[in-house]
Amino acid sequence: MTMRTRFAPSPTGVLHIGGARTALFNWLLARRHGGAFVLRIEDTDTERSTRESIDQIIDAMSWLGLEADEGPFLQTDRLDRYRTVAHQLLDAGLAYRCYCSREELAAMREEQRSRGLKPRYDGRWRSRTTAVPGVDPVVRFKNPVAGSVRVRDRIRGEVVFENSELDDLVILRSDGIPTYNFSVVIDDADMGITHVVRGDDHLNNTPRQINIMSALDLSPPEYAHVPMILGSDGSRLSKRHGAVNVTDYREAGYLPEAVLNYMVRLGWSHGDQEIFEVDEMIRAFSLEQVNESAASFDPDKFLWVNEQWLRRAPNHRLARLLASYLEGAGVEGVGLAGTPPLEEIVDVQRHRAKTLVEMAEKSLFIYRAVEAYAPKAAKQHLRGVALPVLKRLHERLGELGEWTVASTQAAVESVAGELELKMGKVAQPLRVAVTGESASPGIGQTLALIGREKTLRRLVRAVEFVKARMARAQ
RNA sequence: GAUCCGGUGGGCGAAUGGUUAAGCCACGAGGCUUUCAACCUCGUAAUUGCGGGUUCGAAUCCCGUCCGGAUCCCCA
Repeated sequence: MTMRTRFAPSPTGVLHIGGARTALFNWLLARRHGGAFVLRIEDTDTERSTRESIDQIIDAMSWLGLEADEGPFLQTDRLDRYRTVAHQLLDAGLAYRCYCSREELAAMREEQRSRGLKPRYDGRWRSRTTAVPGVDPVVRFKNPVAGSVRVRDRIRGEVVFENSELDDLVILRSDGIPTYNFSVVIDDADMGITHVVRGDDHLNNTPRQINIMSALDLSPPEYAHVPMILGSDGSRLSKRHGAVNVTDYREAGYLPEAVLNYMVRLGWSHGDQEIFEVDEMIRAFSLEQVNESAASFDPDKFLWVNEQWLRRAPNHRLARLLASYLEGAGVEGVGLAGTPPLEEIVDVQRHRAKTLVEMAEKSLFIYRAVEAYAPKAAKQHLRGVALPVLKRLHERLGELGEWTVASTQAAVESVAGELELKMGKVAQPLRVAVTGESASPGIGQTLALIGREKTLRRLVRAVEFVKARMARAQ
């Protein structure tokens, strides 16, 4: 039997790191075993589900490259099917109508809780058949009252639940919409899902689902409950912990392969390997190696992983991406005449940034005239002693034949030699003059990227700046 | 509260019951250097939550305990 896995998010928000990892594990398994990966949208919570969320989830998955082989299927398109099955159960005496009001149920729970018991429906409509006029009943599943349910989990091993701990859960709401535990069973069966891989917050639901399956004469799929992802403080990962949505990372300049790489290592490992190509993940991934304990999300390591992938990405691809991040930062005319080819920028910046956003920020000096020198940098390097240096640099660079990394670098070195100064005393004032900052790529690279005209113009301006400053000091 | 799951340096995590508990991130020091990075070298950091038991030998098996999380809804 070919493996069929699924990802079944509820469209009540955007794709979260935890959900994306679940999707990844499922996708990996299907790829590994030549099976199919199904996307199913669990939108039976009509109050909170939105079309916008569905679109965002699909968009994020597609960015990550987690394309579904089948779907997306929407549960709200299958309502008739759930009702049909619910009626089969009703007819077979395996489910019943319950006319309790919400207030009545709340009171029941309150009473049980006050007695230190686990709040459960007490089955008061289990054997009653008289309808209550004017009340739309819910349909409840008749859960077995005795015995136990064994969940065979590929990650946790065998977990046993006593039926006496379970109650008769609602499978169809009074408006005829099924609840999660019911629709999930029918869909997994109808869609031929062989492996259910999901967060371990679902482990406690599994015995209920298995009981429904038994009533329907279905055999359960393989289960694998993956550990949750926690924030740095040990609580469940949430917005409080900063960016947690997949799209946040796209915006922050992460590469999709880095996101996949970081996610796959959260709860799973393969010896001491840290970096995985997608193909390597597919070959190496197995449920048996998935950890049982929850993992904390570590933004620092994620950043490092992205840096690793920035190094591996082909130049032309990074160039194309960098262009859009530069435009996002408000730069106009990216890649046009008068600006260096993007691939040259990528060449010098790819080892100097951990994200594309950072790469764009560090490249702004190429496009923008220096509006204001960084105060500390100016104070330290644009001083009176720098005046002759800057003037000489302007002369020497101005008479340069060709303007390249090597020629500009050599010119700067020759000025240093001529003035009997260390490179630091020459390159730093120059760097601040042309970039406004005390840090930039190698001085030759910096000048080559800026270009002759802009360099000379900025040098003139720096000379003026130093003069004005000296005048003020007197 | 009940039930279920988990617990190895600050984080991710490795380790058939068998040396001195891998590796990576972060952190610190040094090197390289025109700056910032990158890179190279070295280093700090763990009575494997705690207590007991089994065993020649326990991170690993058993019991207890503590802590954390999940579920208990006409949410998923």
